[in-house]
Amino acid sequence: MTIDKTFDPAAIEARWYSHWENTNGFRPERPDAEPFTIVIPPPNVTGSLHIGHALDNTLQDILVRHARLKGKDALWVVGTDHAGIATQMVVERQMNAAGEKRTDLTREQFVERVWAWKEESGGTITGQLRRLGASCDWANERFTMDPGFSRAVLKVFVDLHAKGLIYRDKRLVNWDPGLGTAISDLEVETREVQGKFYHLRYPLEDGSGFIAVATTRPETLLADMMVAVHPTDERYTAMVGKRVTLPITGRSIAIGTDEHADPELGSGAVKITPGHDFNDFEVGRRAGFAAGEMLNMLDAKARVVQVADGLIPDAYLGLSVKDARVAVVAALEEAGLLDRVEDRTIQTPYGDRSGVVIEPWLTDQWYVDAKTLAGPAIEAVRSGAIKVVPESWTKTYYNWLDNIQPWCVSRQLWWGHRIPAWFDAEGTAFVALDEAGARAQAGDDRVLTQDEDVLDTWFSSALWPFGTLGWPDETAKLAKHYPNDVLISGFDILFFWDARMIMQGLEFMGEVPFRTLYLHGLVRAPDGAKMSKSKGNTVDPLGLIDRYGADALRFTMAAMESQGRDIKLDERRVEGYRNFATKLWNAARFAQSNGIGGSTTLEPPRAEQAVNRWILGETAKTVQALDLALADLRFDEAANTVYQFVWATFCDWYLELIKPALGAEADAGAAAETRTVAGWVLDQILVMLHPFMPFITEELWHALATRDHDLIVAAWPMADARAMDPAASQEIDWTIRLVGEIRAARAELNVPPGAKLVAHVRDASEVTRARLASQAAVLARLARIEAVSFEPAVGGAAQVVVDEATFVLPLDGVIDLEAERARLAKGIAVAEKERDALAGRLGSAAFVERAKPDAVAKAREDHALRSAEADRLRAALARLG
RNA sequence: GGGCGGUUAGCUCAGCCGGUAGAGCGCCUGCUUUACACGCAGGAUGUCGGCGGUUCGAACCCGUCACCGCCCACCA
Repeated sequence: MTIDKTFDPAAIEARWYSHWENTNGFRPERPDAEPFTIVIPPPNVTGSLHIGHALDNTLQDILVRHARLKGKDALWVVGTDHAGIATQMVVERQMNAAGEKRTDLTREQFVERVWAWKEESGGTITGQLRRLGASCDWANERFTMDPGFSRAVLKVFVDLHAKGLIYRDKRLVNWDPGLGTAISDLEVETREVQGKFYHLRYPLEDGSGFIAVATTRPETLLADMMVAVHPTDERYTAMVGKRVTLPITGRSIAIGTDEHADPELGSGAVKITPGHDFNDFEVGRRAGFAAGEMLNMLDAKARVVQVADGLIPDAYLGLSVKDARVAVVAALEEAGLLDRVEDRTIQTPYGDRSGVVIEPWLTDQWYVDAKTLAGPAIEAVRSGAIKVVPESWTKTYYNWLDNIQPWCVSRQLWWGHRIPAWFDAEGTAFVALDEAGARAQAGDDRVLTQDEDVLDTWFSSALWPFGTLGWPDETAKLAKHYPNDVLISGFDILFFWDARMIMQGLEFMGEVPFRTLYLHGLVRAPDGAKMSKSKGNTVDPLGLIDRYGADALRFTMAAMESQGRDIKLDERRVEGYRNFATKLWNAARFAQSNGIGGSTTLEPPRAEQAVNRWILGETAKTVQALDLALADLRFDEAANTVYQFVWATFCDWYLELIKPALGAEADAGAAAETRTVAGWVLDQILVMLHPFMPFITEELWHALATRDHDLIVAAWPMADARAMDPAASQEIDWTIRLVGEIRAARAELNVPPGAKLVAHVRDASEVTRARLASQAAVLARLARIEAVSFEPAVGGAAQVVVDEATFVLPLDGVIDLEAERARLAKGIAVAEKERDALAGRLGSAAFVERAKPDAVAKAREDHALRSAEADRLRAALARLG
């Protein structure tokens, strides 16, 4: 098949992807091979591919394809996450747009609606992953709410409950009034907002005056239950035990002591609202209030409701927090109880999904005893059972786990795993896999109703590394592929997901979920700003694929992924790697038009020609470097290594160096050898490049030869040190340097590009003479040296020095002698500067005595070389007169 | 208040175990050359954030300061 003149990525991508998928290319049968396993961070079913996915999945695909090429039983588990809140929001939003509300439906109807939506558009992101080239095991695609996975989720809940690691508790939670559900600490983001610091006066009941308190939330006084001062604060000693009459409600509350009150802050006295502030909750508990007694003045939508003692005036009922604040402040001011108001920036909690202010709210929820689960998770990283890359994240990991709080896992939503707990009329909970189990626990036929709540999405996704492999059944797949090898994720979900997988994996499998945790950064806009839809600075990966091809996008992601850094994505970079793909395409076209096809051997072919022996050695070096980089998860280094080899070594030099050998008048034996070697090297390039650029490489693999297998399952090249040939390397290295020197001289002296020159060589060793003979055709072609003479030259000439020899290129009449003098002077200056620097170092006794012997020897050697070079250049300059 | 990362060419970034500072893009000059102008050849460009220390030798190790970014944290 003749390779087209132009490379059109779109024309080949879809074709190869479906070919691979249809021929089981992603998961060939390799029952006896060493396993290699990665699980995808399951994208939300609601999602579409954004640039962060492109990065994350490109890195995973590189590792999986590399492992597959190395002959491993490579498994990339794929699936999607039901994403409770996000998905429910999407469907609700659609309903709202159609003039409907979720609450118009029964729970069952709504959930049915979500499933229908999932069937219809849940495939968007998986289709987009295919466009990226992700070689996932689609035949076993999972979903966090599919029956098997759900079974795992319920079992984990029930087992943790049986072990006392899940319990029900009434305490303050982060309540999202926008979504009407509790959320976990992690789902709260603190923002700084401009607010006010109100200084209030609470009248003492005995009429002896006031106590001043300061607050950013005056409206909560409607549910105040005490005023606290620090036990050692002498200003208030006399007041402790007195009571104050709260403004507005007239509630009588006590002045008590608590360590929480900071004498330095405000007046030193603080109002305590146990039902609406996390600190105050603790103070209230210490003061002897049971959770059930704490006054609650807000409903689920954060509107004021009557409290238990009924003391809130009707005028306040139904107000939003914001309106209540205005009303309370106005009432206080009118009563002369507002001392003063200061401007102040306040740390305010917002829901990360809803964007509304979070209220601490007193409810019954299910909690996971995260503290207990955290111990082994900390140990797993500390002991090295899990290697975190880059390592600097371990500190953040420890810090979070060391201070971990109980994890609230119940959500007041309809979409998700319904909590397997049944309550009787008294509120006693029976936790079991199903109602029958709960009933068995209850032991009689009393009425049981299942908990209305569902589980936090992250509770289920934490089970992904083993739940997707068949757990709780002890399947062969589970035994083979757990622990996974690597988990790749953005650092933004280190706590949400990675740490919880480690906790649950250790608890239920008794073994870490993965050996290596690789955390990558965020993809940012070219100016370093965070990409967001609201800023309108997002880059659509599919648009980039349309414009430059998936291969170019993937290569960009790999080349820019250096550990521990965010990526500033500039589209020009993608363009550059599209150019690289085109370069490869054209190299293959050149090969094809010169009778170079695919190779028939895995082993490097035997070669006599120096240029061929050299490129075989360079190939082996590249394989080594690439393997090393991939083993270290240095994606940038891996990408750059292949890039340099393909473009600079193979295209710029090797293909140019072999052109003479492929010509009509060339020796037939040498030509045949060169075709064989070139074909073999090109094959290795395609294999090495395949993890990064799967589409173009598969296309060229088949275009260059008839193959009995696809590239996706070809054999990774072996880094064979025997391929290294020092003599050949030196000869080609010499050739490259000589050509480079002559080209530079010609260009700087404005010698017409087509002009053919004779090289008069001085001081040439036997080796150089032999090389000049064997490389004559190359020099003629690449440096336009039509003949070599060992006679002295006459007239004006350009001169270049390579090793021991000086090459004099007569340019009588053409040359600008001044320009050549300047050029030589520059070369002399460079050589002498380095020579003198080395001489200085060698002249220091301290260096010679204390530096490593290797370093001293190297300095001596370099000094001799530089010194000789400077002398030769000076001699050349002298000859010019 | 803690913790982490960053500061290297005009831009974006590499630089491993301390031994003569690199790449891509951009810029300048030239070029129908057995593939490729999405290309070829050549070229210019650095107080490695500041200061101090360790060392024969520091972009790299240590200390410190400055600025930028991120994460965590209950100061009402």
